[in-house]
Amino acid sequence: MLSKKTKYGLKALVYMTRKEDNKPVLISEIAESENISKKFLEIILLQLKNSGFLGSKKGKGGGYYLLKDPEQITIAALMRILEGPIAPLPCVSLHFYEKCSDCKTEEACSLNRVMVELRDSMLSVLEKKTLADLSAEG
Amino acid sequence: MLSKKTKYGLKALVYMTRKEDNKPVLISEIAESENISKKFLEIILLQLKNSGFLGSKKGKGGGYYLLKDPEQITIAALMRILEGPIAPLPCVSLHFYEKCSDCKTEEACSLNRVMVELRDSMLSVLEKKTLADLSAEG
DNA sequence: CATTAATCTATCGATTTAGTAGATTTTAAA
DNA sequence: TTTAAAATCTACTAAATCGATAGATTAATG
Repeated sequence: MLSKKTKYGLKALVYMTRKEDNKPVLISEIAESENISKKFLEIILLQLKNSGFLGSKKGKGGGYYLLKDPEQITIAALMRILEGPIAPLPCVSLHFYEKCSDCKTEEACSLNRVMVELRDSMLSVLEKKTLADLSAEG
Repeated sequence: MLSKKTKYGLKALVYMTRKEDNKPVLISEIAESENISKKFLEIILLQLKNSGFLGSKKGKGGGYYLLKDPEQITIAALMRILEGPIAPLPCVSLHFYEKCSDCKTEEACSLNRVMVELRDSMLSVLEKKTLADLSAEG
């Protein structure tokens, strides 16, 4: 299950993408429209800014705006920022690899092969779909 | 990411499956062999028993044993017991469906369609693979 | 009856999650 | 140059979850 943080982050980005021009959007406007706690959304958008997806402007007329083309932003990339690893186990993660302490070797691990398969099937969707796909009318 | 509970549970079941006969296996034997905290494993196996996957026998010669054919036990079924929902959002879950409070309708939810696709791609692996697949030598 | 091994009860510390409160800084506009 | 708007920063908090531990109880075997 995705955390609310990820869910809210994705929804906020879709909201911003659907705005015709690329002018700064108010946190409070997104929060109200998408039923998200404003303070929680602050944290989320700040994180997306620090990861290079969003820019911001303070003061009157300020807000957050997309820095990249929505078609260039995959759901996978966003999930790695907001949710962390996509892989079901650390030992099959491409971006957050860690050895499992309870396994002698990865070849000997009974779960490894199936989890690689699961990871790849998830990535086949998440690396293909972009913010532009989410924002397209259904 | 799967919890350690799920990981340990799956590994324990693989261990039991690989035992030639279907005699009761000691918790402590599994715990030692798989590097799992014995007390934590107790909780996990008890849960698998209460869900109908395992039987148990107390006293000398006791332990846990499989109640079903490993080929009949899908990873998906085990994950639903140990981990909970497989779906990335409650509103796309087949077994644990819940309406999202922040969405007016599911059709209007920008995430719904992609998350259905993600769920189905995960299930295509998890419903196909069984305990027998995990237990087969690699 | 003694031993073995599952089962039950009761915690526990650490971390994560989701959210709140309030002060500060930056910027645009009056 | 002041004022108001809006992001940013600091600092909490309550609740849930995770992983693990300690010890008592019950059931089965020999």
